[in-house]
Amino acid sequence: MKKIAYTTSFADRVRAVVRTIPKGHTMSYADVAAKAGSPGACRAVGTVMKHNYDNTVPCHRVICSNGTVGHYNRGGVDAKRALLHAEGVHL
DNA sequence: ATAATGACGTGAT
DNA sequence: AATCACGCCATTA
Repeated sequence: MKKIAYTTSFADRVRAVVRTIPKGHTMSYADVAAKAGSPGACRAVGTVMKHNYDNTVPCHRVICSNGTVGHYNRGGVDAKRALLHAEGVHL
């Protein structure tokens, strides 16, 4: 794996933040990035999430700031929208 | 170490 | 409202 610069890699804290998102709630990539400690790293969050296959991380709750669902690695955008809709997040 | 890519964002046209 | 272009950080090759 990779050597950690701090105690946790960027991906790790991003996952932690996403894990904090309650059900029926969503956060934009920029918001997660800012909460992770790197505002503006919205792209990096996507890069991290793309390589993140942790089930404990509700990556489907992370959407674009403009309200777009964005992408999904586990079933496509279709599954992501369905999941959010099931949680009460109406687009 | 450098270059290219990407689950984005905002501004401008 | 829609589309184009630029910037941004982190990861991968």
